[in-house]
Amino acid sequence: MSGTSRDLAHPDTADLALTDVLFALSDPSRLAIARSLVEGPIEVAACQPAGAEIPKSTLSHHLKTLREAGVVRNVPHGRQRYVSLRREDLDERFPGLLAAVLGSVPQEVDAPGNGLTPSPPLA
Amino acid sequence: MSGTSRDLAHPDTADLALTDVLFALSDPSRLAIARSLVEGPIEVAACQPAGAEIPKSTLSHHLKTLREAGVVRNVPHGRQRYVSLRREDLDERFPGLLAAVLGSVPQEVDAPGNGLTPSPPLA
DNA sequence: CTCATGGTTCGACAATAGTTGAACAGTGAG
DNA sequence: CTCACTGTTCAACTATTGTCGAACCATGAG
Repeated sequence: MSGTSRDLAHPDTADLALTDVLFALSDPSRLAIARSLVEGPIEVAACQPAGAEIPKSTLSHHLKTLREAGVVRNVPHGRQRYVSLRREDLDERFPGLLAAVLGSVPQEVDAPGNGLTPSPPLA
Repeated sequence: MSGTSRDLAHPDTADLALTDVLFALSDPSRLAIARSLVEGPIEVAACQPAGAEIPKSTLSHHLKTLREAGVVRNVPHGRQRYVSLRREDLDERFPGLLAAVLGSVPQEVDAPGNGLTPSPPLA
């Protein structure tokens, strides 16, 4: 409808809704994607969970949910696309939320030598 | 035995799952309930959103979701029940999460001239 | 150009979640 | 005890989400 723009729609920072963000992150697959983005932008294909490959359409759907909630940004990059965390926007709108969500240790996985999390919860 | 066997089940602090907590709080009604609990425990009937009364069963359902996610505690108190935030448990398991979620301004509720004033009213 | 690649969108289906009235249960008051 | 009150549970229905194959669309390579 609106030309051949490859640019997907992203909500403005001021329009981010807390419930949408929480919902987007409430799915294990999507939370895992968000966590994998902490280290920097990656291609869509790299968002695949290690070991278990999910169909392209399913992955794209999760990315859409994250994008429409304002959690990630999805920009064209040559033939591929780069997915990145909207960290600054989220920090501005919901201070501390991202740190709390991404900083906590993944559920039951107490893998030793996990250098991903900056702050150790649980005493 | 002591007669009072109407205690509802609450997940142990160590068993709290981040995705469950996020999901429980991703619903506007439930988020509102959580917010109203910041000031202290209240009865179930007091969890009703101001203005719009929802059926008892619906309210109870939301409280169940919050309780099973470990967000709130629901204890008998005479003929009624007290609902309270499991603030300490959540802070222990997911540091900063509650502050970030409850401290943020309720969904940009179309306030003209409202210029994002992130104020964490924690007491 | 033609072709292969990386991802989104579409459409159908399954699974989960929300809503609600009615039934049920514990408690305090009279 | 009996009744009114508070809130949970049950059952049925609706609505939203998740999943996934297939079609489609840009782009870069040859």
